[in-house]
Amino acid sequence: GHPHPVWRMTSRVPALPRAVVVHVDLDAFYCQVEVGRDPSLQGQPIAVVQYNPFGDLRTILPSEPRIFNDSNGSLIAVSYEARAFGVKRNMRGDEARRQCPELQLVQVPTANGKADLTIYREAGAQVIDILARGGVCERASIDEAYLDVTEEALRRARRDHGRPVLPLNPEQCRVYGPDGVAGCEAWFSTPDWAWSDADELLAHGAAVVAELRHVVQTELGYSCSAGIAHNKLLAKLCSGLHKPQQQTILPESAVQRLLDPLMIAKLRSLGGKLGQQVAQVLGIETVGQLRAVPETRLRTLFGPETGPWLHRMARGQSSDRVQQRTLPKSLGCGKTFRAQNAIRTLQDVQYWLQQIARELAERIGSDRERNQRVPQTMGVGLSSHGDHVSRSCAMPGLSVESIASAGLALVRRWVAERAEWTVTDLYLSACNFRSIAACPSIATFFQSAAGEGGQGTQGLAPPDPRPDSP
DNA sequence: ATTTTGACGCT
DNA sequence: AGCGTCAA
Repeated sequence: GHPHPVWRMTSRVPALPRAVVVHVDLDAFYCQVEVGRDPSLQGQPIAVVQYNPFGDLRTILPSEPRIFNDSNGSLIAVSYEARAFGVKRNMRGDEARRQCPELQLVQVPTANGKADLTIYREAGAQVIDILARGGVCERASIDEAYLDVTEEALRRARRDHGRPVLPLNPEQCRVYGPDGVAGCEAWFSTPDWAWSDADELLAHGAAVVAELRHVVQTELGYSCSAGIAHNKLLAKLCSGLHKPQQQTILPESAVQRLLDPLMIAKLRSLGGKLGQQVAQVLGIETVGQLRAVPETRLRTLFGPETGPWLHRMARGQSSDRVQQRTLPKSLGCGKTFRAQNAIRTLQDVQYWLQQIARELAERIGSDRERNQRVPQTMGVGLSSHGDHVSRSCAMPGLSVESIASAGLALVRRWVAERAEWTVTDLYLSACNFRSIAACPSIATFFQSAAGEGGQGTQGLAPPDPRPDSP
């Protein structure tokens, strides 16, 4: 665990040095993955569609031609070239083609009668492996991660007793400065005496991020955007300020100016019902207006946890730590059966559970080899008449058959409780992982424990080779 | 015909 | 354990 400095327990608590927290977001990631697999798509307006023109039944391998320009499926990723034509995520193929006749539509691979996102997951894992070289790394989704690069930033601040140096690719680096957003050159030419400790740390962190993004670009060919700030809330907010292929620094002095005009729903976790409720109950729209509401009133209206939490959010404060976790906590796969295709018989449930279990078993198997872990719990989920239901059980084994039959048993349990049912979503998942890493010798254990001075001090050197396949 | 994932909080 | 919310 984390060594707790004794002074944390005393009454005199020095201010912790501000952290440098980064949110990295790949640009139109699925599109970039497809361009990497078919370089002839480079520079063209493209989109990735998730609808199989053959009714999702025929397998479409990653390696076979997957451009179906007559597809009317839903767009799940749109390249920046296509966005320039007004093509948007969630558009249908026909509407997108009206906006951009040259649009190239790439179909997601399919297997077992369903979409198979494996190529994107594996590409995302490659990116995470590079980002984790820079510090504490938390996988936030298939194409996003949080980093805590405080340690490396501190090391550089000590090393260059001098001052932050202009990052790599300064034209891809912005700063939210006193006059709004600007390029980073002026900010980095701040005179030595004028840097605050906090800004200096952000500047060194920004150099780390610029280097990491450069490595991702040269080793994998993917561009990404990033936000650099003092916590996850703000880093996430400013990673999206300038896309694609740009990183944005948010100094503390600019936090209020960024937040005040912002719509409440733009803050992470306030994009849904709670955010709506907050805006409606208070009769406000912006974060600045929220900041003006007394904490006592927020506490009265939204409770002893949520009230103070909103009060802090409105000030750009968040204590949510960056977790050290590069792997997902659960593996799941499922399929939607819309109106006409809804499942009405146990026979069909059994068939589709087998299909889905094939993919899940495959993914559990490769995860076990790569990450030396196995799930201890599985679950089945389904939707019926708009209601979502889930049941779970101990992992019965890792084979397709054991997963499928355990899933069927869980569904039978649910079916037995009702006279009529219709399944419109079917989902299998595995979670609660246990490590199966070979137990290291005592000598090896002490050796590696001694090397762990702290998190995020590895610099940008490649990590030790993975304990890969045997 | 907005799918297919994932994380997390509440109870 | 199961449900609901939020997000990309």
